Amino acid sequence: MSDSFQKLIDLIERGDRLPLDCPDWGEPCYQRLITALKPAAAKKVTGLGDIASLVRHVLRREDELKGGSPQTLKVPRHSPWPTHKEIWHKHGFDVLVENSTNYVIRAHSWQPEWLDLSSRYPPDAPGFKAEDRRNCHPQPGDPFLSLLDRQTYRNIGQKEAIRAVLTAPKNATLVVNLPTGSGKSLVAQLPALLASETGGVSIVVVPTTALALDQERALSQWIDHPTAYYGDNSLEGKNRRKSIRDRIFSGSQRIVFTSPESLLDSLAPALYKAAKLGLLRYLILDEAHMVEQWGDEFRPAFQEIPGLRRDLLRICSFQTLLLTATLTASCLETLENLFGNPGEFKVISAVQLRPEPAYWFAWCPDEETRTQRLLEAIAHLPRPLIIYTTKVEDVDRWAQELSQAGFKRYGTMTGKSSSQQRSELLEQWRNQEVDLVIATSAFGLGVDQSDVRAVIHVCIPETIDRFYQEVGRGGRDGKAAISLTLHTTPDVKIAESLNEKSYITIERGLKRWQSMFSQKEPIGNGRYRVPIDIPPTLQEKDIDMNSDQNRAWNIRTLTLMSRAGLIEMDGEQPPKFNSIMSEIELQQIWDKYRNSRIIRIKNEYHLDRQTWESEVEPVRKKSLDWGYQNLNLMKEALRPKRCLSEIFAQTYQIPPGLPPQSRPKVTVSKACGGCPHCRQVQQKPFSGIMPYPKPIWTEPQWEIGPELSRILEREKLLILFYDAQDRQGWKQDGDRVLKWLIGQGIRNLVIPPDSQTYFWNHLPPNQLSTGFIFYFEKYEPIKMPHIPTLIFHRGDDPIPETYLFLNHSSSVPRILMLPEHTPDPSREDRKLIDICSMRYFRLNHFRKEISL
DNA sequence: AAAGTGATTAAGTCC
Repeated sequence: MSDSFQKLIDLIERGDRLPLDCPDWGEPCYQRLITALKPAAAKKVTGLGDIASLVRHVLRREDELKGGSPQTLKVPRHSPWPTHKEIWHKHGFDVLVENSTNYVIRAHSWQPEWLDLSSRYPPDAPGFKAEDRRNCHPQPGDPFLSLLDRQTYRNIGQKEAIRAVLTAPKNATLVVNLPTGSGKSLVAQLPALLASETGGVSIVVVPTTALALDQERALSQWIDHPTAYYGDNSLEGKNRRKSIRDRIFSGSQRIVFTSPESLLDSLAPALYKAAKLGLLRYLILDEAHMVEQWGDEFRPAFQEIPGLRRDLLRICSFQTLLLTATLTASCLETLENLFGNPGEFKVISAVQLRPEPAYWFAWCPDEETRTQRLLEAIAHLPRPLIIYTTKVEDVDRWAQELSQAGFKRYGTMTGKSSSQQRSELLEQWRNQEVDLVIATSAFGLGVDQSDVRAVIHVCIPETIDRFYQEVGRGGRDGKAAISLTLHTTPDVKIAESLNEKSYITIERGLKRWQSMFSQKEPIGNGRYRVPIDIPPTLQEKDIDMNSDQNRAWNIRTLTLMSRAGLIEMDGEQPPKFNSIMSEIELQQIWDKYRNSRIIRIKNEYHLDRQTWESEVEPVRKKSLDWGYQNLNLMKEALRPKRCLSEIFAQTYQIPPGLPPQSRPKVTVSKACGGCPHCRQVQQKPFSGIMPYPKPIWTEPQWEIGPELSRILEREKLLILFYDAQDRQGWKQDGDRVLKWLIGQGIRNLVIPPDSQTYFWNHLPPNQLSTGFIFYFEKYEPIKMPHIPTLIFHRGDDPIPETYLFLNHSSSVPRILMLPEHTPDPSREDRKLIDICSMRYFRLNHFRKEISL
């Protein structure tokens, strides 16, 4: 590293032309500086501020790594370098020597007097040093990972999550709550691929088309048909959608990524056909917290998925997976209400707070001060850096400020940006042509630049959740980062008004419900079809209401009622069409389908005002309170009297489920990379490396076939002795017995690693669709999952004595396969088979016993 | 006072 540093500064000091081909020096900041100095090669122009900041990054990083006296550097005084030494001063450099052609400069740490205790803890130091703060131990993999060319799991959370998915009961809903960067997409992809080896489809609902395209790209290596289903209205788009729909019910579409809107509209007919053919495998919601976050008022389709799911489950069994990295108690409650039945509802979580960011907050008396401080911070902090604001117009304002101050290597993103602008920005961001991004919360989903070193808020986010998520865009590589918030008093008002949910009152809600219910059509089994495109009253203002908005309010009314237990959202099959219908008829039939919802009444007093007061109002109030709390925690964070990790833990900790459900609580492993409170009490910001949190998951479901149950009787351990010398005999009996055992419910194989391939190759691939097999578990009785297990021992090592106590230590059947010559562990001179008091068979006898 | 998506339809079962 120092070598390449030397090489870089030699190049600069000699004033050489920088090489066109940048060698890979292992340091992203070198690369950035070089690209910035050759603006012709990049699409972005470079400002003097950019250059000074990047030089600062290079020198400060070296200083922090060396920890000794600061590095000096001789830089040219001519273009593209800064000609005035004030620029260097502004960026935290001392100019030690100046002559007609050069400056000799040295960077000092940043210690603004407007950040408390910054002289003791220079805020820029950890980001430049970028020390490792996260600890992800790869875990030994299961053989089916080879389906996606992998050998290991990225961490224990990913491994446990995939296993939990594969052992979860039919029709269950599993919430997978893993920290960012744990590799959640594999948790969706792998089970989906395993389950479609012999046909069948999994649906992955993503919030944006950009994400669908990302996922399609990630899987394109393994799946040779299109997988992103989205509403691009070109002819090509239409054809692609049609071909996906066709493949879905012919069984050859393995996985499809789509938006909730498409799922409910054009994809629904294909899904019903697939369901009738038993082809649905998984329904997966990626970024499942969006169901609450956006589904509540912004995109109601998110909350209509459960109705569709409920109806599809009547036709075909499949599992539902809800993947998220930011699960709050309120969010889980919503999900449980929506997906909690039918089928079991389980949660696997391994949550830890991010140890990477150090938090700094500064209240600014006025906008001018804030501008000054922002520019000062940008001049001193490491790259890449993100600036978040709340309002779209502020993004443009800050962009101008930056530009005037000599920073040109920035990009912007808001909800107003076109998709072309977005992808252009993302490309420049990835290619290090842009060091700074100024954005609203539109910048986030699907952006996973991993080495972001600083996140600055020039606003007050309206929830602590938003704040934490946006800060979390920094340090995804597990290395230290800085979060700086520059807030003013007017920001509070903005946050408050954004936070205020436009929640329907019970007066309006009841009116809407009465109006919808008055036009109900019973469709049997206590279910009704109600129209959602009718106004609540015949008053003029209601009739004139924009119809999309009106529909959205009606849906919100139904959602609220469902949460209060008055009704249950359901679904129905899309209408069938036939060829004699006219275009107009088709349209009318489809419109009616899309403008109705199916509900089932759960509380017969659903039309009474009193019921609304006692059942709906508390739910409504709880939801509003939750919003206030979420904002109050944000306000508290601005001037914290306790460690910030406490505040975040309060946001993400989830109490256990109430008695009827046995859902365990979600605990949050705390970590603090430095915050005002910790600095105040001189708590070392962060030291050491966080262990990955222990995943929590509820017991897997297993079932043993009747024949194996018969043989086991009440025993939990069965020993099968095989002749290790007799290869032929193994070929005759071993494979078959193994397959039979898997057919009888054995789901975990403990096998020496070097026999893996043999076993993997000898198992019928279609076993995978009926059940699931783990391999090569290390034998650790406590950690071993509670599922029926086969332990194969080769006999070249002594048998761990613990094997023989399995009978007493487990409620789960275990089969132990041992060589016939295995000695009695307590007396070497005799064979175990001769004194075995446990239930045992020789392999060939066993085969006869089960009449194979 | 922020955030995003979206056009539907068929018929069919073996040595």
